[in-house]
Amino acid sequence: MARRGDTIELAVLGLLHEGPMHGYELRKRLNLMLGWGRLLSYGSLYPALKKMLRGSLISEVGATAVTSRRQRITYQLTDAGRAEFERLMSEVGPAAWEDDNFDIRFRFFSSTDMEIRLRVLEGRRSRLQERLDRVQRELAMTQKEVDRYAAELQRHGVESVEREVRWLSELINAERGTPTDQTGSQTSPTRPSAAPVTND
Amino acid sequence: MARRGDTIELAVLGLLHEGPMHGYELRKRLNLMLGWGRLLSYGSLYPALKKMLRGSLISEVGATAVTSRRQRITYQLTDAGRAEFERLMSEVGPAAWEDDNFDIRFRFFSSTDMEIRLRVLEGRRSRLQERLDRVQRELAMTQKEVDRYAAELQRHGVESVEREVRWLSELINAERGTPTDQTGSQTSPTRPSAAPVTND
DNA sequence: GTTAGCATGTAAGGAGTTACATGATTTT
DNA sequence: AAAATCATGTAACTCCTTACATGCTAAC
Repeated sequence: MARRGDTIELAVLGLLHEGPMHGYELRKRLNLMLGWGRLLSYGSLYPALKKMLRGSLISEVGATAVTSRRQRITYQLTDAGRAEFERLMSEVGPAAWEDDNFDIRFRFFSSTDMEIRLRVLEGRRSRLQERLDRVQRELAMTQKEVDRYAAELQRHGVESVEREVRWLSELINAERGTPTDQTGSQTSPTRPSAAPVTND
Repeated sequence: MARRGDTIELAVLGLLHEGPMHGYELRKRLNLMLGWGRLLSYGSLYPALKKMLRGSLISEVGATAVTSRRQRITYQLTDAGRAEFERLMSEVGPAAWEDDNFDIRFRFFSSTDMEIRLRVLEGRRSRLQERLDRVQRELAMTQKEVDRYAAELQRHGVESVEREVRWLSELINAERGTPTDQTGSQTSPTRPSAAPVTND
């Protein structure tokens, strides 16, 4: 289910797409970006960079501006790397909306068309909805004596996913230019959150 | 230490603590339980069960009641397994409140004392608060031209974590028997949160 | 009688972590 | 001068996934 590999690769491609950077800096940005959990270790970043170098997706920047005296290797995208980034960002399918990958795609949404963005957003939303349905269905069968904490965990989990579905709906509406709210999820009449996020 | 392996082990121990079960059933329950992401594969469950068998934490149940004609292996906890489960559940420390492990501990909270529960709940809360602070701090430094989608992702992430902090605060208050009351959730700028929580 | 779901496993391999190593530069 | 943090890497290992392989039983 869902290649989780290449998570780092896409993220690196995306960050370098915004400008050259060296490994250490890359790691910091990566951790801030997908750091809502564990930190990325050097043990995975540097080998990944080497692999991308070998694959000619990135190249070392010749020390043009000597802004720092520190021995560090600055990387930049090659044409092949830029092409690969664009290819990956145009992908529409499970790979784009599975848990790990979705956040990264989203982070670089500015680099895609609205059409792609909508497909990915909607894909993710139905994925979450399916998940909700599955749990509800299975819950109906398994039901009997439910542990108090188990029930609370379940409740909180469902609530979180429902929240994300609402968030996605707001983003979808924003992309479409429709005034927020629709899609059968209310709870709050006015929500300042979901941002304008109108297209470029 | 900070092993994040044994995630399956604790979950299996916990489920078998509630009653004997066979592998297939175990997998279904596990997926419902921590299935808010990817599904556990047979390729990890069965080897894990074998390992636990070798370690004498579990044993095969002799076919006493022939309720089903199906060839299936029902497992149950041994005394050592029960002891190990209790030991793990009594652990207070990072291992107990890291992302993956927390949910599982929580799911089996009924098997522990209130004292332990409070320590774990508070530990998790300060962990999340730290995370929030770190992001806020780093955000203050990195700030400049922020991509629209990057900003929205950031915002949503912060909001989700803040939500979980509030949830934890409510649970802590409930444990203490106090009527619900916020401890310091909301958009506090910098708050190391209570929770002394000493440990390795 | 054939499909769908139950039930158990193994082998190969990917992705990332931990722990180990090293050294430069900036701050206190 | 010491401590902190910047900066880059490697080797061993763990956990888990994918894909493969097998066979039973219930339902249609």
